[in-house]
Amino acid sequence: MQYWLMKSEPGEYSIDDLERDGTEHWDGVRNYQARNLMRDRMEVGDRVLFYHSNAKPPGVVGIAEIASGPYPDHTQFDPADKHYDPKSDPGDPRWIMVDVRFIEKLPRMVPLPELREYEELADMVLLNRSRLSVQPVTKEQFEFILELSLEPE
DNA sequence: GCCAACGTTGGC
DNA sequence: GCCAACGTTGGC
Repeated sequence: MQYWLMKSEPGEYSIDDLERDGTEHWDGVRNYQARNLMRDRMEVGDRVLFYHSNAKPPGVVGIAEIASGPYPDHTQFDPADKHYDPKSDPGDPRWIMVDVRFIEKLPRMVPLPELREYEELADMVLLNRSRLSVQPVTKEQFEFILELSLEPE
């Protein structure tokens, strides 16, 4: 089993939306590095830290799991969609997505400034100037954050 | 709203 | 292949 962190702006798609939907496709990824991780490395059953970006405050809010292999992201072919990519060839789609299934909301949201306080998390991609919207985390980092969410701040 | 960091594009 | 210009992300 592998572990990931996936970012979403709560105004676009929040952990509450995922809780309501149960399973949803993770469309709109338009970064090659993030795409390659989803396409080449993710496996069904992998665990995901659901992160709210551009939030007040930003932070980890829940747990999800990968629920499908990669398949073409239909929004790349929709001119009305904000993630439309006119350069993508329908015969050889450039962008893919996976399905993500809700597991739980954390007992307590763990905000970004708190994550920065712990040496155990210092190597997280999130904390090192990365803008990757899909990024790997270690088992240790994943479990550490779960434990933080069990404690009052 | 600002802006630093970083990714992408495209001319050469 | 270099790199300037431009666009996006996302914290603050």
